[in-house]
Amino acid sequence: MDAMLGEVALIHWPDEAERLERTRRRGAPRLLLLGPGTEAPAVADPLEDWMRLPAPDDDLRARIRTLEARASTDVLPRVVDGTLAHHGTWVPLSPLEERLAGALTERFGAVVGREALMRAAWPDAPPSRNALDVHVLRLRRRIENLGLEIRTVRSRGYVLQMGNGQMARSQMARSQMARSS
Amino acid sequence: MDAMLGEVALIHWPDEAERLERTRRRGAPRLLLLGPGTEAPAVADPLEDWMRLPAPDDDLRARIRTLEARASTDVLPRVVDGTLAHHGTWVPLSPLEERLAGALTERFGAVVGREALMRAAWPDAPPSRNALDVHVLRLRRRIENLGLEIRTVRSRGYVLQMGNGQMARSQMARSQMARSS
DNA sequence: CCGGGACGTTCACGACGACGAAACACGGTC
DNA sequence: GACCGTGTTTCGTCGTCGTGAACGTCCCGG
Repeated sequence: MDAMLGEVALIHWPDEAERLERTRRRGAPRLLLLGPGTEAPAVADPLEDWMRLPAPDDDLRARIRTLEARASTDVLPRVVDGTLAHHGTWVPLSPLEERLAGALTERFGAVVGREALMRAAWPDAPPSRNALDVHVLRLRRRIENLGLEIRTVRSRGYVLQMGNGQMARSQMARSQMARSS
Repeated sequence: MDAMLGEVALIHWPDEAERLERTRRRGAPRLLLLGPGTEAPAVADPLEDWMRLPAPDDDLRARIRTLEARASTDVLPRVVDGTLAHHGTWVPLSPLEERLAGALTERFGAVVGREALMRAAWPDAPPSRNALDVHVLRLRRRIENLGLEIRTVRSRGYVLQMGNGQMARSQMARSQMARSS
């Protein structure tokens, strides 16, 4: 299924509007193909591009290659079946860690408040304050082999992001968008 | 002067190769304009795009707007959720630093008066005069890793701007003259 | 030309709170 | 019984923020 994530979807616009929506939600790269007379869309997402038809084959391939390149350095970590998968490998998660990691991956690159993490980890009956710290610590140690890290924002929360040196530009843009929303 | 940072550079390719290099180094958004018969470049940077000439004016404008939108969430520093984000990375801020940085980023590149900063940092009950200086110092040290700097305008206030590593050439020359005199 | 004052920079310190980390205890499972 | 998942206690470390003081620099009046 990961093969699909890196594959560029070619979408006729505006005919396939619904398919575009689904592709966006999946976070997959996509190239919009515009018929003559169609207005060019303005979207900031680095994984989306457009091209007016007819166009030279080479140009089309160049845009597809660019989107593929962005997507390949830009795979988001995902929580699947008690595991955290990222960059072609994965680590097992305990049930509680799964809830924590889920809350963090949903807002990848953005600050997730302590209370939000508390609610995610313990929907009812939150334990002592320190329990969260301990589980964040254990989660940290698990995911560092995936090239991920959890950074602290003191008195606010935590941020899940790429480890040192492997941050992709498009991710930064997206996480900043997420943070502002 | 700093208005240039968010502005999309229009670069004829491959005629203006050198200018392209400079623009890339600055991290500024750029749109390559290809003459007919030129091969389309494949670059993953979300702040770079290309277009084959001749092209409809609307299409050109659409691509420029997209680059501007990406640049605005990427090139200008922003205070979000207890962090200062800039150029793809970020640093945590203490609550007080967040208020200071907020006042400075709102007027990025312009002088912000001491009183304005005082009011931003301490809405009620301003502490000793020196407190502001100390916090500006600490903020300076934090943001230098982001390629940002706070410059002093004596008896007026402070200016938040790009650091020396990523300035336009004209700006660098100017600040070096100021320092050596 | 010199002295003094205003202003800015930097360091060191103290108090407090948030966070990190180790160690331990307990229950459930294979 | 060994192991894992989870929560708690305890203690150390580090961030935060105000203050005082030393030092440097600029400018102004004598």
